[in-house]
Amino acid sequence: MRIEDEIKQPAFKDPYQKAHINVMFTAGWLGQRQAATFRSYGITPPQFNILRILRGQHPKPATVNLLIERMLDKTSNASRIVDKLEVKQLVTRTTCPSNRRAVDIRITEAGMTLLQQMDDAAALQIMGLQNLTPEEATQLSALLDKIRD
Amino acid sequence: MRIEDEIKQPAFKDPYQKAHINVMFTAGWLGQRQAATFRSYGITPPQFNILRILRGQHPKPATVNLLIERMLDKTSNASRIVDKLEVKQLVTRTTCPSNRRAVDIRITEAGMTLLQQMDDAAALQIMGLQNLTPEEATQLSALLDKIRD
DNA sequence: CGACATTAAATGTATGTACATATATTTGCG
DNA sequence: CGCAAATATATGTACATACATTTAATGTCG
Repeated sequence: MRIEDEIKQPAFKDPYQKAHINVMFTAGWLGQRQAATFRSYGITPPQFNILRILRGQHPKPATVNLLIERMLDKTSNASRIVDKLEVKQLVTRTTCPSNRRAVDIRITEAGMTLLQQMDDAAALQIMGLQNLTPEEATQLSALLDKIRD
Repeated sequence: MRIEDEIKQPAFKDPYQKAHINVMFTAGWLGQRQAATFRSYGITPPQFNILRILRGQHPKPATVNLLIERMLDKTSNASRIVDKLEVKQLVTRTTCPSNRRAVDIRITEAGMTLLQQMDDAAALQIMGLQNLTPEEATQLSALLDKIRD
């Protein structure tokens, strides 16, 4: 749907303002669909994000610092998201033996199993972009990369 | 910068997954810059968004419903964002005379003055997209609209 | 060696997001 | 008319975001 209709704004100052609002709005739109898909599994998108990073490291542990480095939102609070995952027994936290300031975080078997179940759902929800051709998806990424140059 | 480098992920499953992550990441990137720009004025991006809608209505009032309809994030809590603006005396709230369920929300003189000061800053921060040509910005909007078809 | 800066993580506080529920008013219909 | 459904907003709760501050461990340099 045209962004003008989505937020009932008849016109924008210029194509830059329109694209800016469109990026923000579309991210929210995709994020809501993602959250809805994940809800039935009892976890939130940032929790999923961290579990996926931990699976990528498995069986090596990750520190909080490594998580922050790879998260989509670098300023968010990895500690407290790990708290939630720990309560659900999807990850473990142990003091790193070689550096007692750091904490080794590992995904549990339960966490691996949950992720595996969610892979299909995640694949489905990626289909939020199914209206694009593969070429268009590539072109979209190129434009977004260019914004952040 | 390439999204692969931003989140230190060497590759993506397909162009769809890459574009999906890129939209979310870029929105966060833009949002953080916007928040930083607005911080010195003492308001947050959603508060700015609501003030702008109220200026568009001025001197007519807006109801909470109208605000929700035009906000970028429709499920967010307009009531409580208006609370914050009311404390700062940037908006007023009065019971709507013709429908005592509804609330007339108006931007104050102080609110108008603040917005005017911020217009320049907002224009500058739109420049987050200055790396794109106007044609590319238009193309980006078209791709994003297509996602949400 | 010991004071001091640096680093890793956790915690505090304010705000926003998401959804369910509550309260008040208005509308509609038997 | 009177009462139930619908509407407009507000409130409650859980979680996430953003940033500053705190705590503990490590590194550095005189």
